[in-house]
Parts: sequence; C-alpha cells; structure tokens
Amino acid sequence: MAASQLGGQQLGNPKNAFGAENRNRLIEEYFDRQSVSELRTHEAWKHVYRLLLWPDPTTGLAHCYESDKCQPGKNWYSRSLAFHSWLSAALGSTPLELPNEIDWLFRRAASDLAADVERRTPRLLEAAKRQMAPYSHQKFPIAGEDPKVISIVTQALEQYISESISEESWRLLTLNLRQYYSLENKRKNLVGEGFEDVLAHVARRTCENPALNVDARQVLHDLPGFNRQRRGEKPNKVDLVVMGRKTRTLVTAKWSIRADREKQFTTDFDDYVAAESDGRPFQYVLITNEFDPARLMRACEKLVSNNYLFNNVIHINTDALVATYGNAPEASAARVVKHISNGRLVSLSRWLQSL
DNA sequence: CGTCGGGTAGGAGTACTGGA
DNA sequence: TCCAGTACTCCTACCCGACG
Repeated sequence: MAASQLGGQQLGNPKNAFGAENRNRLIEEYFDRQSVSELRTHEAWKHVYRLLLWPDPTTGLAHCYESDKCQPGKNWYSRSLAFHSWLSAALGSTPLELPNEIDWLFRRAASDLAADVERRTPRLLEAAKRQMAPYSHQKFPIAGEDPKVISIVTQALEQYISESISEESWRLLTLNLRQYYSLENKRKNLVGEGFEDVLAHVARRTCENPALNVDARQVLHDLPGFNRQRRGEKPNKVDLVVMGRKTRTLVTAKWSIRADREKQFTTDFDDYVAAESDGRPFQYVLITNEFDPARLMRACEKLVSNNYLFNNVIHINTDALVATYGNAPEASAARVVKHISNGRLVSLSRWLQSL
C-alpha cells in the first residue's frame, strides 16, 4: 500500500550493501583517502589486506586458514599467531590494534546493511502481520523466538537476574545475536567477487603503467582476440582481464582454494584457448591468498600439455607465507618456499611491477 | 517486485594416510 | 593397530542478473 513512497530513497543508501555497486563505491572512497606514497606499486598488497582481510572471531587473529583448524592447540594456531605477528609489524601496527587496521570493506558494508535493515523493517513487519492474519485463531511459533538462547543466557546469568525478563526483551536479544552471527556469512561476497573488484582497483591505482586496462568479470567472447564462440555455449566470464601493450592476461582470482574448485582451473583454461582468435599466446595467471602449502604447491606445479598451466602464481604477499610457515617448514611448505625463491610463486606487488 | 538458476566463498563431515 | 593431520567433497549462505 505504501509502495509509492519507496521511490524516493535517499542517496548513499544502496540497495545491496554487499553488492557490486556499493562495493565499488566503498573501494573508491577508500582509495581517495590514500596518500600518494601509499599508492606505490610495492604497497599494493597492503590495500588488499586492509580492505579484505578479517580477524577470525573465534581466535581474534587475522584469518589465514580455516577457523576450525586454527583453534588453540591445533596445528594452525601457531601459524596464525606467526601470521598475525608478521602482519601487525608489516602494517606498522600492534597485535592488539591490528583488527582495527583491516576488514575495512566489511565494516563499512555492514554499517550500510544495518541502515538498510532499519529502513526496511517497518514494511516487513506490516507484511508479516498480513501473512499471519489467516492464522490468528491459532497459537503459532513467533519468528525470532529461540528457547535455546534463552536457556543459555539464563543459566549463565541466573544469579544476577533479579527480575523476570519480558518476552519482547528476549526476542530482541535473540534477534541481535542472530544478526551478529549471520553477519559473518555475508563476508563471502566480499572475498568472492569483492576480491576481483579490489584487485582491479589496486591494479588501476598502484600500477605505474598508464596504458593498462583492468576489468573484472568481463564476458570472454567480448574481449579482443577471444571471439571464437561455439554456438549454444553459455557465455563465460573472466575473473580479471589485464590488457596492455605488452600483456594480454587472463586472471583467475581466488581468495582461497578447495580441491573441488581446482578442477575449474583447467576447464576455464580450455575455454580460453578455444576462444582465442588472434593466433598469439596469452598469459593465464592465478591470484590467490591461499595459505595451505599443498594447495599452493599444486597450483604452481599443475601442468597442461607439458607446460605449466599458470604462467605465474601470484600470492598477495609471499613474505607472509614465509613468516607463517616459520623457520622449520615441513615438506610441502618447504616446497612452496622453494617456489617463492625460484620465482614461480610471486607477490602481487612484484607481478604488478612486471606489467 | 519476486523468483530462480548460477556464481562466489568458508564451514565442516568423512575418508585417507603415514608414522609411532 | 591407532590416531592425528591432511585431503576430498559436499553443504550453506549470500549476491546478481534474467525474466515474468
């Protein structure tokens, strides 16, 4: 009924807080605040970490591996500590202050989301009322009620609670808790397509080559030199395209890697080769923030027709890897360190400098 | 405006493996 | 044989764009 009033949204109140439009708006804002010295190529990695890296809520440490394997006492806890220590020093911060230095994009998008939720809530409550109306003669579970939460809180605070707590207060507490924990899930959009957006901006802002064109999620067959489209084939998007006078590079950007997703590397590459129409070689590279040595090793060593699948494997910062693995790395980690020293695995900044 | 299929990621259950 | 660490695989949650 009140739908006509929705047209006049205020500016800066984006429809999707974690969506592409708002992400890019926020990234622009972030870079506009940076000083010239921060925009040198060798600082490129810092922006990726400041914008995207987050503190693991269960350990308080900068996230470099799956949360369940980073718990105190487990193998990756010491590595997480090493990474956290290295990063806080590298960003000129302290281990305690580091969480405030990183995760910029998420914190900003989350506050945009909160504003959006507030704006939408009254209308949704109205709609919910209408939806529930036909059942008003029956008792139904109330959305947001969670007896488990109530019992946990009650048990923990029993001795401090002197008066009974209203149902409305419980509902609000439960709702707030649920929102807090579900917020973490939204981050996946930032380290997914958001990673591509951040890389594109970082390349544009910090790369000294002015003739470089960098774009995220372009349709493969629209790219110059990749026009051979098979009929009936669904269009393929390339994570990141870097076109310049001396480079024609297709990038697969993955914040992290899983075995099932590794298979995509080859099928994507096959599509790119089939689409190539200029009759000259192109570059295919992987940009990642994966820390698992076995996964990195496989990416570096993967072959196709007796050549490396990737011309380069690029990590946000290989110094971070070395620091995380420590002084006595185990076999696969040692192999990754070797790939770093022989130039097979390079840092983002170094790769940008080579373009 | 709502729905649906497709894309991204991290989480997490289970299978495997290699050393004591 | 046992068990801890590793690897594989599927699951879940989200956003987007096409479409009606």
